[in-house]
Amino acid sequence: MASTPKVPDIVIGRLPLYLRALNVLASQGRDIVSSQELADRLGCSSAQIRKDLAYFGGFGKQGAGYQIGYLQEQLRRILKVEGQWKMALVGAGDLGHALVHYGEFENNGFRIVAVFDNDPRKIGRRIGEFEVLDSKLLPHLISQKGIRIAIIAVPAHAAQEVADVLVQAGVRAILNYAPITIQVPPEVRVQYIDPVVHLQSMSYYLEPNE
Amino acid sequence: MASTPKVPDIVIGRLPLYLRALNVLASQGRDIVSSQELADRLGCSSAQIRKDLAYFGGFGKQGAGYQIGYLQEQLRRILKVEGQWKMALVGAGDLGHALVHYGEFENNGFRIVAVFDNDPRKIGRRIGEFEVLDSKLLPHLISQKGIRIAIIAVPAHAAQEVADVLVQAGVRAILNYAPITIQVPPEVRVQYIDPVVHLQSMSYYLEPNE
DNA sequence: TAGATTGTTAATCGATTAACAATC
DNA sequence: TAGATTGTTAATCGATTAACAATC
Repeated sequence: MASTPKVPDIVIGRLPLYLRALNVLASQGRDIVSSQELADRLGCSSAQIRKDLAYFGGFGKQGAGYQIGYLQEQLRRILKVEGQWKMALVGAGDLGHALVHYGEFENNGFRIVAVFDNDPRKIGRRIGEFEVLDSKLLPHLISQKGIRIAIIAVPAHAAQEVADVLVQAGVRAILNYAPITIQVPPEVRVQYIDPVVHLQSMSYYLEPNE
Repeated sequence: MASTPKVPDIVIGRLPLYLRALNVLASQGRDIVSSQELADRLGCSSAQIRKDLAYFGGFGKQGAGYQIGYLQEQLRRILKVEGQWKMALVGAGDLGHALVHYGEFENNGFRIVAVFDNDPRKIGRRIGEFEVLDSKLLPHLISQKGIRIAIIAVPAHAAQEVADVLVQAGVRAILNYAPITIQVPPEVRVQYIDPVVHLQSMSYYLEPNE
């Protein structure tokens, strides 16, 4: 409560990248890292890393660098991923399957706890450890389980309606895989994953083939 | 060649979002849109949209707005997605499956044309219309087919090695789903998709549960 | 101590916004 | 014409970088 007056969104967005790089270093058995080495790996400047971290306190030692384990702990605390956030997954298609089986959520603060779809052919089928539930159950289950995060993996035309129901049920953070901008109230965070958007922002730089 | 001296990366990164919004409007049968309406849908300012587009010319009509079909064409031309870029997919796991079946590539300038894996249990199996090929064939096929874009969908520990081979074979744009920053020469573009990074930059803003 | 690297300030750089003349 | 919205400039805002004193 003491410090942390108002950290820019763009800084928050980089902390997970720092944490990810630290995880890699830790898995290699490394103990200490300098802002310069971290910067080289991430392709940013060392000053940026030091300044970003300084919003939250002094985590390093002059002349030495940062204790990797300690900085991991601190970043996990700051990002609130020491525990596991329960997530609802909406959409049981190919992408939904891949997300249920995705192994990176577990050790990084998140866990899918329910899977929904509105397609009668999918409802009742199993995906991994889950039975696909009817979307109609969504509002009840989300509020009952106190779920605050949801992943939207439905077609574009259904995404806004799903988002509305999620928000109404109490969800406050949405990871949206549908290729469409959704409208939500200001207290709800949305992040987008759209491979086409990423690809198109690279094709600009490519020379036409042949 | 005449104009377009040096457009900031951040502007290029927004053009696909504009195009995506226009596609939605077009599918609703709309003909004309103002920068203000587009801005409302995207959650940005109208001035930003007008200024971004102005890097490439004047596409609108004062007093009227933008002809949607025309602006779509222009953005597709600018982003070089009028045709279809051939892509190699490396990694035939759950994510690879989802990507092969992903329907949004086709109409937006991209097409997977080959799928690779180095796991003997996966090589030779079919995914959709593709037979999974041995990664050893990667360099040969990429240069033979003139592939410039690749998607990395392998575990983190294998991503850097795959990237090295891809770059060596002539790939100039990489969409990386592995949760790790990869090192590539400056002439190669990389975009990252890591759901954990997106989720962690939202959990920061959530109040601890209960 | 000498060497190295942090934390932090000030300067630079770049992006966004406000505003309005141009003009459809 | 009157009304509306673009294209564009200038002003504001914010983020990044450079640099160095503090200090481990």
